[in-house]
Amino acid sequence: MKDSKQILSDHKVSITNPRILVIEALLENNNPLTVDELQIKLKKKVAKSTLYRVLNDLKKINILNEFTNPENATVVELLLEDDTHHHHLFCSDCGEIIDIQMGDEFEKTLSKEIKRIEKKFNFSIEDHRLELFGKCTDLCENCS
Amino acid sequence: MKDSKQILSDHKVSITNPRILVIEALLENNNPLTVDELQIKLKKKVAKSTLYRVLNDLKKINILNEFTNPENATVVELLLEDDTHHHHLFCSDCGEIIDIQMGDEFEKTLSKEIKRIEKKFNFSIEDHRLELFGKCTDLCENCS
DNA sequence: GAATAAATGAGAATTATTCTCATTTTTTAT
DNA sequence: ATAAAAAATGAGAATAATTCTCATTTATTC
Repeated sequence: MKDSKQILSDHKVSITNPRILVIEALLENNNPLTVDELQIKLKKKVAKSTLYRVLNDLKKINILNEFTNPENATVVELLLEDDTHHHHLFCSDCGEIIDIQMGDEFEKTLSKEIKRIEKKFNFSIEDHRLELFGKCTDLCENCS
Repeated sequence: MKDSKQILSDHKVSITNPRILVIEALLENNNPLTVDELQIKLKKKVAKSTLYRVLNDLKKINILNEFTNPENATVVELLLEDDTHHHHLFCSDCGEIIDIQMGDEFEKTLSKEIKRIEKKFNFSIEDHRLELFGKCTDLCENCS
């Protein structure tokens, strides 16, 4: 597992316990977590106000990706240099969020379309996000 | 423009002034609105609690699409039967949100990928969402 | 290791959303 | 068209998520 202290020092920010704990909690999970889930994992170890502040700190140094799940709850995941471009799959039964990678053909077709959209709307497009919604048909840990 | 009363009666819900006003405000704009923007448009005409309640009512009859902008503010748009499948383009300068349609080739390639993902993760995927982020290079009404 | 700068914890403040309930509006049945 | 019943509304209270404040603690610098 990556070293949380190294990550912080690489980004030239102070190495503090709350920051280490938050990063480690996020590294432990391979998939994104809601702020709630993160809060529970860190229960009693990091104050609520500190958790939010640390999340904002990580956003500032661009190693945190923040988005919302279909219920509009905030979800976060670490995004480190060597992480590859990916998208998200949401289960409406258990709430699980899974990182997915789309094939090259898809990303290539998307790039073409993005160029067309840029011209059409006179936009400069910098980023994109694809979300897939469904139900996991396995009996996952959370599904009853 | 579509008739808000007709829309309500088609969905077998009471025809009330607040509902008419909310639907008309959404119909007036071709693009999605944040709840804030909607509140301002309806200022003094619909109580805040009623606005939220009406939005939930419209969600229940499946004619309202709700999502969040990059700042995690709630955004809504009417989704009527004859509206076509589309995605969203966000401007980080002025906050504008634009409905976009992707070409057939893109949606076809995406369908193929979705089938692959369904098998790989044993999921049944019911819906998807694509969001593009960038800056409008035109001088739009909102951009300075 | 001392001085300085930065971060933390606890709770108050703020914001977005939902809830409560007395009143008003809409629908239903005549 | 009207009365009774059902549903929706408005105002503000309640709740939940997030940010802010500030005295104390922890990290960094020299």
